[in-house]
Amino acid sequence: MSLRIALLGLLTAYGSASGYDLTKGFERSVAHVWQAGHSQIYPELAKMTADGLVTVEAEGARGRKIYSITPEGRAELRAWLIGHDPTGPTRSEVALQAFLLPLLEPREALDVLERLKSHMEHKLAELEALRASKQAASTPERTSGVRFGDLALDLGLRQVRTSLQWADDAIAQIGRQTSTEEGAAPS
Amino acid sequence: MSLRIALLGLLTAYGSASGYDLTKGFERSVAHVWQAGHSQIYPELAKMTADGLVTVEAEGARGRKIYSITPEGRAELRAWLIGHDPTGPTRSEVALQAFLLPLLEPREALDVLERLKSHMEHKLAELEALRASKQAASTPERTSGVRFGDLALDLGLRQVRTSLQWADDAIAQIGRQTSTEEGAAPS
DNA sequence: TCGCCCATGTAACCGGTTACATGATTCA
DNA sequence: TGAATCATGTAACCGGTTACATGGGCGA
Repeated sequence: MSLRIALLGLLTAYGSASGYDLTKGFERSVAHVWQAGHSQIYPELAKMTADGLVTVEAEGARGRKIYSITPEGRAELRAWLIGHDPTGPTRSEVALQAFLLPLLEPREALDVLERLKSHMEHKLAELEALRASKQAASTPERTSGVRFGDLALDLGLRQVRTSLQWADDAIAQIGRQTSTEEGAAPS
Repeated sequence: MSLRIALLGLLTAYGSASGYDLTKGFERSVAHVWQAGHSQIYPELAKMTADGLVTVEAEGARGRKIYSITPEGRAELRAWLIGHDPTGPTRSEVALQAFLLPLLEPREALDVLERLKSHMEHKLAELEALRASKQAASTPERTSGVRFGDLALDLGLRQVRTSLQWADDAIAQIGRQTSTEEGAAPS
């Protein structure tokens, strides 16, 4: 269901677009929030056409089909935003590693945490770059006076920073305990 | 793959357990990090037995099979924790709603944010209750001097608090803009 | 003309969810 | 004896990923 919504959202933002455009759009803008490859998008667009949520507005060169959203599609999108409770189950590999971490020796656990941390630093850099590039290009505002995608980007940035803080604290906590218990000086 | 790991982790913590126990264990302890129903767990245990990661230690009343982890299983778990990069794609319905929110009228957007907020408050309460109950029952410590699952719980709590903060700020931001633009007094 | 990008699709597979199905044990 | 819980399994389905397959247009 959410794939539909994401497609309807992008189509609203773009006005009209081909499956190819939407695939690229996924990579660029929605990527850190939702992912989908072309092999998922093309069949979904076909189904959505059958359901009357989008229409093939025109057919361009080399089989290119240009889709646009219909009033029914707009209604569906609006209904989902207003009415859908996001109950999506949280399945996180990072959290699972965190969960199981105490099964390891402290030294090993510290290594894992360091790796997680650098992973998060990488992601933070990515999101910050994205924000910078969005600020440069002045995307048109939407009704709420906030740019499309900005709220999600802000949320993502905060969450990554929180995770980083958590990793630092966990490292400190375990590091402190090992040096206390063993009476050994940290390297 | 991660289902295997979670099962191996629980088996390590429990010593030995039946599929039924593990199903309940999922509901109780790993739930906010990873979910799995019995219909997924039973076949997976069968496969893991075939792969030599667990063994049926004994068969109890009414067909109850008691599994325990093998040295190979322990090795697999350790290898995953130490070596696996958690690249699991972030697919979040909350983030998707956040992303698309600027497509709505400010008033409607505010409603959605309020609903998201109360959702998060609910989850926060849940996690805090879980932490309280864990503190009461003194679960045995593991090698790192941190209790099994505690790091993940801490991470979860921080993330929910961050999300809540985000929702509050987003509400303030949009609310401010609407009242400024319209010159109307907030209800 | 050769290679790259545009552009669309299909098929096999995998992990996960929901629903179907069955039977033993325990307790009121 | 009837209801609840213990206990295990299978099957249909759905969303998503990877890989396969094809062909048009454009620029060097």
